[in-house]
Amino acid sequence: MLGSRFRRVILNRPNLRIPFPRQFAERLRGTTVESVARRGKYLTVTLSSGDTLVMHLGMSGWFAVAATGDRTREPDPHDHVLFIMSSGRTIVFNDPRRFGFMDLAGPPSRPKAATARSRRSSRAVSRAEAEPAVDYPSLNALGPEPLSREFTAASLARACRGKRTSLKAALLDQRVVAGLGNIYASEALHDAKLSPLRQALTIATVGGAPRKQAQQLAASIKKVLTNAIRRRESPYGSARFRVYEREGEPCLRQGCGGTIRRITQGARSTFYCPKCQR
DNA sequence: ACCTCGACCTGCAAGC
DNA sequence: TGCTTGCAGGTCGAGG
Repeated sequence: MLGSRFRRVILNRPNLRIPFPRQFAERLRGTTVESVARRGKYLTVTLSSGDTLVMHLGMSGWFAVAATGDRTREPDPHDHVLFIMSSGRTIVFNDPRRFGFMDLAGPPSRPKAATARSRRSSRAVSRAEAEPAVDYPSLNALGPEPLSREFTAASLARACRGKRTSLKAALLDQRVVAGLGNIYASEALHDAKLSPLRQALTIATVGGAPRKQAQQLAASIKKVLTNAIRRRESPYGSARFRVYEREGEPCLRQGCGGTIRRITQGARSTFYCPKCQR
């Protein structure tokens, strides 16, 4: 998509999880893609018009890329959106459970003046791509990227300060850390030997340095995500996890001998080992 | 302001 | 065999 134009946009239905914005196809058509990025679980595509296409895969959404007119790919009833690009390729958004969405954000009303703070942090990530300016509430609320230098034991501890919810619920809160979902929240807590039932504030900073639990948890989040990306893990493939979906099976931690339990927290299932996770 | 919970959606598995 | 029911996931808004 990068550098090419939307020649045609086909919507096979009026909505995904939410309705498409007004004039969605019309606003995309003819614009050139200037950048493609990810923030948390959101995908952002900045356009020459100043608009930003904001997309989310939900849980079952994915993209297929094919040469335009290629008949090799069988049309599927869950092909909801087609982007026909000037590059000669068609990008198909397929989402059986329709939990994904697409939306458009206009350009920021006022161009963001670089504050002292943002100048400092942008230097800290100078090797990363500059984040495209977009004003979109769900994006504005996101916490730090877990694999960035902004996400540290200190930032995690700060985000947990005063939080009376469970540690598991805190990890799913995208304001604490962006992009962690239900599976890897369980996995990270197991790796860090921390109980999902513990109150989030118990790992927070009180006065000085972050507690060792925050240090461990931040490291485990980075480790678990880095491994998942490297191994291209997905719950739809053959991936097996250390605790997720392993209720009743033995804990895989060396010498632990505990049994994985499944509990419900905030209407979502959590898997953990009651023996080694404290 | 914080927190919990249900709605959204559909494929699949379990139970009758 | 064929039906119903429940569950999974991420986000958001209603209500406590």
